[in-house]
Formats: sequence, C-alpha cells, structure tokens
Amino acid sequence: MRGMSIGELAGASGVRTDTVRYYERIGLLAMAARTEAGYRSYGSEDLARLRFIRRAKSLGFSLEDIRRLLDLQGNDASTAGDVLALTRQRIEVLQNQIADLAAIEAALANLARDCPPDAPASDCPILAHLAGLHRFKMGVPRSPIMSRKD
Amino acid sequence: MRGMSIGELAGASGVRTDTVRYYERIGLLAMAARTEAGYRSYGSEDLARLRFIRRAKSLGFSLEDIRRLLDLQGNDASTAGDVLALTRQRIEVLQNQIADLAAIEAALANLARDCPPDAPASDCPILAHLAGLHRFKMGVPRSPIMSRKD
DNA sequence: CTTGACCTTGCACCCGGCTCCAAGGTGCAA
DNA sequence: TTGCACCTTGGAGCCGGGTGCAAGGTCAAG
Repeated sequence: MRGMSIGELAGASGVRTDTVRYYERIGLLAMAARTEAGYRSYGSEDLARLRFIRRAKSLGFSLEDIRRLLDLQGNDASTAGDVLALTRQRIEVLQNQIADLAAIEAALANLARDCPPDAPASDCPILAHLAGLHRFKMGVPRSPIMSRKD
Repeated sequence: MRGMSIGELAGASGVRTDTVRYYERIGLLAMAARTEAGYRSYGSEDLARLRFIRRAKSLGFSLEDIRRLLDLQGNDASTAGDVLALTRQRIEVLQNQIADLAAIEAALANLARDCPPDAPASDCPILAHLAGLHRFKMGVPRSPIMSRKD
C-alpha cells in the first residue's frame, strides 16, 4: 500500500481525515510525504501507527501517553519495563477512578433504595441528603406529637 | 446570615467567587439581590442552595442534572419518584462507566502480567498488542531455526 | 487620606480531542 | 468539458466546568 491518500488511510484505520491532520498537527504522526500536487501520501507504516493509536485509545490511553508509547516503540534503548511503567500508571488511575465511581454508585444506590416513589419530593431522602439533612437517618420520628418539649 | 457578600458565601460553601458568579450566569443560582453599591447580597437559603450543588456535584451529578434536581426540590408538584428517576439514570451511567473501565483495567492487567520488564521494548507484549500482533500469543516460537521453509 | 481587601463588569482562555467550515486546487469518469 | 469527489489551508467552534484578568468602584482600618 504505497501512496495512500489521507482518505484511504482514514478509511483503513477507522478515523476521520480531520483527525489524521489533527494528529499530524500535534506531532502524533510525522509530517506526511507529499505528492507533486501537495496531497499527503501515506505508506503501510503510517497505517500501522494509526492503528496503534486507535488501539491504545480504546484502552483509554491519552494521546500524550500514546505519544510516549510510540516513542518507546521506536526507541531501541527502551525496555518493556518502560512500557510496563506507563501501563501500571494507567492501571492505577483506572483503579482509582473505578473506586471513586463505585463509591458514588453505592451512595446513590443506598439513597435510592429508601426513596418512596409516590411521596412528594419534599419527603425524598435523596433531596434530603443533598440538602444536608442527614441528621434524621430515616423512619418516622418516634411520636412526633409527644416531642413537644424538645 | 442576612446579607452575606459573595466572598462570604463562597467561603461558607467551599466554592470560589468566580464560580458563584458563573453559576448565576448559567442560571443555576438566581440573580442575587444587590446592595446600594451594587454588591451581590446573599441569604442563608442561597448558602443552602450552593451546598446542595456542592453535594450533588460530589455525587457526580452534572450541573444540568443539578438544575433539574433543584427544580424538583422547589416544585410542589414533583414527587420523590421524579428524583429517583434522575438518580437511577445517574446510577446506570455510573454502572456502564465502571464496567467499561473495569474491562480496560482487566485487559491492561492481563497484558502487564506477561510483560518481562528487562526485555527490550521490541519484545514487549503490550506494544505487540497495540501494534495488532496478537497472532503470536507468546512464548518462544518453536525452533525458529528449523522453520526455514515457512 | 491612604492603603488594601474586597467588590463590579465583560471578556478571553484553559483542558482534550476532535469537528466543521469556506475558499480554492486536483483527479478522474462520462 | 463538465461534474463530482477528493484534496489543501487556516481558523473557528464544540463539550463541561470553570479560571484569570484588567479596569474600575467601594469599604473599613489605621
């Protein structure tokens, strides 16, 4: 596949032409070779690089991380340990994100569990929680009628 | 707390003054009352509203969702079920996000597990995966020297 | 009266990762 | 030759959620 146009490259790699140009602009792809007419011209190694980017993106790596990974790939002095370090960092971030989201989800699920759908919003424990009224955990206050002397 | 300044409100609610003005601009807070000099002046209900926003934000609600929650809170016709619906939506999004991140994390952990840190990057299974070379699952190719006639 | 901390406004800018547009040039088929 | 699809460039706009800044007004302490 010598001399693909940007459209062919984009089609073959599953990104848009604008995105290819964007990647070139930010230095993620090298400046493309040009035809006489000034059209960008790509070879199979460009396609491989774009596919690499797409796969890395699907694993949640940022373009900045991907740039580093590509540097490691192209640098004879780098080791698998270097790649592993980036990967471990990414895993750690993921674990933290998952933990944060799971904590939020648990909190919401907890609130949702005790929410009586047919009650007026003013009795909604979710709104109560958001309003900062976690004092009354829940349930009917025992004999509110009796608690005159509070 | 009648007639707090924007700075006092911000201090008491844990957001910045700029953010308070921003919330006013996007309609999340009502236009504040003004002093004769044109300074914004807040009461305790504004503080409560800002704290509501902060708590909802910490549960990952978007400002748009928060606006809806506040509308529900202020609307006598709304029910706890309305709040619950928003909450369930949010929970569903969270569960999807968690599942996506967990899948990525598992994939990365899987790749990281088999990565020999001291090998050159060219032998890194992570890079190999990103390059799309999942053909050779791993291990030494059996007798590469013998495979002359492939 | 001055200093300094606060307040006002409007507007621009940031992050990441694109996406779209207009105005013009090129390549190929009917 | 005409038409259409593709290519080029520079630049702007989008998303959400703010942040920063400059030029000016206000207020309280010393």
